[in-house]
Amino acid sequence: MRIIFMGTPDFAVPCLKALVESGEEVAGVFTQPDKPKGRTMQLTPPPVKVCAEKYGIPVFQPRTMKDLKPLETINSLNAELIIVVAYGKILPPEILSSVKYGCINIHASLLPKLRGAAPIQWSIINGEKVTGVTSMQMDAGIDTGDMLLSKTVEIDENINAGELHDILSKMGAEVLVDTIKMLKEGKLKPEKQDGAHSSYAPILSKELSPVDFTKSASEVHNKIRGLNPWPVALTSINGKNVKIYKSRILKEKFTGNPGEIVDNNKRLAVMCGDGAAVEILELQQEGKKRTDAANYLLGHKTEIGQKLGD
RNA sequence: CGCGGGGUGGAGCAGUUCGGUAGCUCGUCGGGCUCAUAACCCGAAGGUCGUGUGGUUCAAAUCCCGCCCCCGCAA
Repeated sequence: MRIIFMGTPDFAVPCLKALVESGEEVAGVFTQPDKPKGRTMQLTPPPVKVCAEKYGIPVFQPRTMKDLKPLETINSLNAELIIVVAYGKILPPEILSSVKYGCINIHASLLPKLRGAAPIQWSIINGEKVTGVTSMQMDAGIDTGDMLLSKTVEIDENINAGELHDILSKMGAEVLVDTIKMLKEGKLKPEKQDGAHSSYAPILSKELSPVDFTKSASEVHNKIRGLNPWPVALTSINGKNVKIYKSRILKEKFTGNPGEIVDNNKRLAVMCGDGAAVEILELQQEGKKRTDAANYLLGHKTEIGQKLGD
């Protein structure tokens, strides 16, 4: 089948690969324009572009989909289906209906839960036990289209967003291949989403980073792993900003107020709001390298009862 | 020229303001204690203090200049 692929970040790459390697004809790839990245602000192509070029597929990077140009490009590519995976732009109705089979989207949640830009991270932050990947027939709303296929996975209590991302990314490719197969066989049974059970997973920002230790230990822990690898949970020790990369919930009992250090003997434990403590396993002080807590404690003086985040 | 922190024995840090015998917590090695130990005690090794055969000085980890590398913020 002749297909146009739209996607941008790492998450979409396995899907593009799967399309090519399952023998579909990818006529063109739409992806976001190159953007400056990192400390040096170097112009970097999105991962999907890099992958597409490796296969020799024509790449298009329109700044907007709202004018006529992208539609003309799509028409000229003469495709039957558009696959959209984490493209990062809203498609106008003219594009949604521009090809025979319309647009099919791969979304990293079990719809109608967690519609939006950051479903993986929010599934962890919200403390969900399961999540998955869903394919759907796109309509004008954000992730509101009829569901086609889905696949489920359990969320380990210590997995972080980056790790879950990799799992769902591969799973997305599987769901995509299956969906296309069933489309060809005419076996797809679109299912309406139950809007009453929907939730929204907005794009993350650094404003989410500060950790609130008055929340429960599991909320704190979920936030820490949900925000890793970006934007990373943040607190402060001795007036220095400290990122928290990894943590775990301790079952032992400690006494102390929320935010206070309750153990600094070879490990760093902090009291949370529900009387349980969280151990900080991996952290990074501003200007310093990322390190494990035991190492950090060797060179930084801390005291039991000292408060974090002030 | 976006702002800022940092490069000190194997690890994480102090010392740099007010130049003058390199320190702390760990690790390593040896010994001791102990039923035993990642616990405790005693002892030891290990550093041209990122780099420039740079400048100032009687004397530089410390002050000045160049270069390399790491990191935080912003974007």
